[in-house]
Amino acid sequence: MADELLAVRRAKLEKLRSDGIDPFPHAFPGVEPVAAVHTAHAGLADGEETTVAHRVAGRLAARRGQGKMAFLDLVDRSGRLQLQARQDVLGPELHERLLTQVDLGDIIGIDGTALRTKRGEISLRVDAFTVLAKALRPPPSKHHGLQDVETRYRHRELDLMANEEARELFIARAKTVTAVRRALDDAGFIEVETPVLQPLYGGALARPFTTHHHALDRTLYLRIATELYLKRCIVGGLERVYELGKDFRNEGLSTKHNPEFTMVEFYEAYADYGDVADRLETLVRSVAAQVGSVGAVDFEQPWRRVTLRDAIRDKTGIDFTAHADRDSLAAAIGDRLPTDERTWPQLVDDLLSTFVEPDLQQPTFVLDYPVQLSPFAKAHRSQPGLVERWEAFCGGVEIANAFTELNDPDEQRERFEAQARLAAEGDDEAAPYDEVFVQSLEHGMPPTGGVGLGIDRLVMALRDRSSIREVVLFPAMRDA
RNA sequence: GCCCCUGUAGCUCAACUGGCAGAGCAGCGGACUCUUAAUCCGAAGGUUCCAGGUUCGAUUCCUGGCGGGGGCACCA
Repeated sequence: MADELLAVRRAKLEKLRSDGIDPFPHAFPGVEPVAAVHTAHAGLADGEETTVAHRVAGRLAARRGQGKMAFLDLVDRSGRLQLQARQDVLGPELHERLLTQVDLGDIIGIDGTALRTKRGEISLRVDAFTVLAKALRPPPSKHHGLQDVETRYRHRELDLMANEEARELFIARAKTVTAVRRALDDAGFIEVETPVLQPLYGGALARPFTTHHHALDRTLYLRIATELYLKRCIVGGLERVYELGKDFRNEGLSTKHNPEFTMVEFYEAYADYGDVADRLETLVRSVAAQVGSVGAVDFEQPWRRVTLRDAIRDKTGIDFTAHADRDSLAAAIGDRLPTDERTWPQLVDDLLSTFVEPDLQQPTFVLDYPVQLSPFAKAHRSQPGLVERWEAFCGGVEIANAFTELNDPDEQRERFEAQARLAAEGDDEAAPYDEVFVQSLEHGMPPTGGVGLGIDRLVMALRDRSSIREVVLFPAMRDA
């Protein structure tokens, strides 16, 4: 069956060749987007014809009529345009070729003349056509689109081809990236590029991907964050830097996690975590305004700010600062959560993710976290045991994380040593000791606020998608 | 790692309690000079994900495997 469909298309390919036509020519210069044809002739009356010539190109998406006049739909990146093929214009041979040798899914170029049909649709009368690429496989269903989720993820080109909303989503994603860059550029940040292949990974708590450099004969890690290199740029005096790119974490897949994902981190000298909260709020509001937001999340309203302590206390009645040791906190939690073999900071995190996070639908900053899970954040100026850190949530998902950055090299050393103890106990997400980074702090890093914003999750919020796989062009999959 | 759901024609989907595996679109042959999910006529198109099992008989029930979706666990 499939073989028959392919054989029919191959036979047409050979027929084109035997007629002296190259089914894969090298270029087709002078093409206009089809949207330009629509706008140029918006004022035409029904049935009115012009002598205005246009050259367009795209994929043949539909065909109606097989007789001496047929209508075809051409789709390009700007939209859809109806073509009117007339035997009295093309002549019998070319008309026949357009209707029989050219298949749905083929890429074709059209030289035509604008008109509005009697039924009122802006169209292009076909004066000449050029096969630009013969499609040897059939396109997805023209009016059901492509529904199969697995095929949409494994063969995104078919999703893009068949589903308008898929194209819209990835265009919106591109606009999001552009808007983020513009907002940071306009605020005086410079974009830098730091190593993806790192001798030592750091800046987050996660398992890395490991690889090997043959010439240097050494292990390298794909970065889990850009944080430490960006802080070294701050030490060097660049003062406002950002990097937007992929991070890699060797952990489980979920609707919120892809092993490679896009993050923008920005660092601002002489700012603290309150300043960068304002900056993120302004930045995301600006991005949402430029890209548009279709979901229930309202980025316009001032974002709510609540301390982690109050957020958990409001939902559970538990004040974790009043239960400063593991057993006391576990007793307060009782049977609401499993507490065996959970450490104190893990229990705090469990309370957040179970009782608080799902309700954080509108944009919210949750402030002031326990020090144990934040080895790069500066101690809180007034709350012992806490650090100046916030996470931003919307749609029940964390989208950003920020600190007043730790710039005391001696304390940073102690934090690394604490992480090393965790690693010795078997924690494979503990941060490795990075002496080069500590020494850079010993040269003096100004007080600095830093933010990491997940681009994938921001796009999920802007386009109301519940799975990260919907907003990543080619998500990680098992072998088929 | 665990739990639930799921896999049928190129695409979108049917098939009741186990009883000959079907439709629309696409494709193929034919008609058609204003269609737009074009219409009409005709003929085709299947390893029902894979391997076993139960049964006279399995798309259907059972076991295992593979893929996918969701959830739990894990998670800057």
